[in-house]
Amino acid sequence: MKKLATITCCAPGAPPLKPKEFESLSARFKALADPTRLAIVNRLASRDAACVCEFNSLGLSQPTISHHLKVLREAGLIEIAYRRGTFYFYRLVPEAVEALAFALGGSAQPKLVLATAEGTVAG
Amino acid sequence: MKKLATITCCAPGAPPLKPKEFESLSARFKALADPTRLAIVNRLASRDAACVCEFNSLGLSQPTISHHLKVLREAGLIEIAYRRGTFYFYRLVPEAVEALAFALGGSAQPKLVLATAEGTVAG
DNA sequence: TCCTTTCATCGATATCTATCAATACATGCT
DNA sequence: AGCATGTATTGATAGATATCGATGAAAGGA
Repeated sequence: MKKLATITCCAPGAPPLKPKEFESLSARFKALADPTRLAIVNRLASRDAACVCEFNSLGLSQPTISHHLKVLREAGLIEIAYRRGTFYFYRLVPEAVEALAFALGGSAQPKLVLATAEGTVAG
Repeated sequence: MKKLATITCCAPGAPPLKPKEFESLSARFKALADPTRLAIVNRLASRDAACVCEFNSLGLSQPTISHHLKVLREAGLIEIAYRRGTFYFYRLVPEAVEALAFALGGSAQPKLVLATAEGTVAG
């Protein structure tokens, strides 16, 4: 299991961080600093997994969507869940989102663990 | 007093948002998508208020610091606390940080958090 | 084998952004 | 008034990024 950095940064009382931590944190916030990528993440948040083809409805070209998926993937926020034929299905990486929430002072511990490993249907 | 949007966006189970909400949310994440600005916020997080002159130690020119302060100010994350002579003192806007943490699925509860955690430097 | 479909990558480009030097503004002091 | 200092604003520029069209890669079907 991959250990996600759990550093606080921006909430009152946060301890001073090092330059390298600002770099890595800002890189992950950068992934969320785009409306299209937020829309993708938001859509993945309400499903178990979503096909890339679903994002056509965002009104952007296919290469552009692919680019944004890559940015989110490299930030660790999403990942490829599985493939069915030529269809790619992406899913959210909840721990990565939690880590960012924590950096902003969100709840220190995952209080309602809404699922074990996989298969959270987010009712 | 502007009402801060308390919308969830990116955590599992988040409801679908509207285009305009992605715009405003991404704009605020954009303010945190820079290592220098994170360093500024981080420094303000451990103090009541900090003089602009303190940020000289970040190794950037004065106009550049001023620019980043403006970006953070326009994002509502910081504000001018007071002025003493020609010295400007900025402070964090905790509610704005909380709103972003909430958007990422952080605890919806208000801010008595940092009471239990000991070792908060803050002083 | 050839074609179709889905998605990723490449190349080009217009826009945005971080940065600095120069300048303007504001405040306090003499 | 005149000067010195701390910040903000302006203008310029190099680098980053969002976007698209064209192309490539992978999988399945005729």
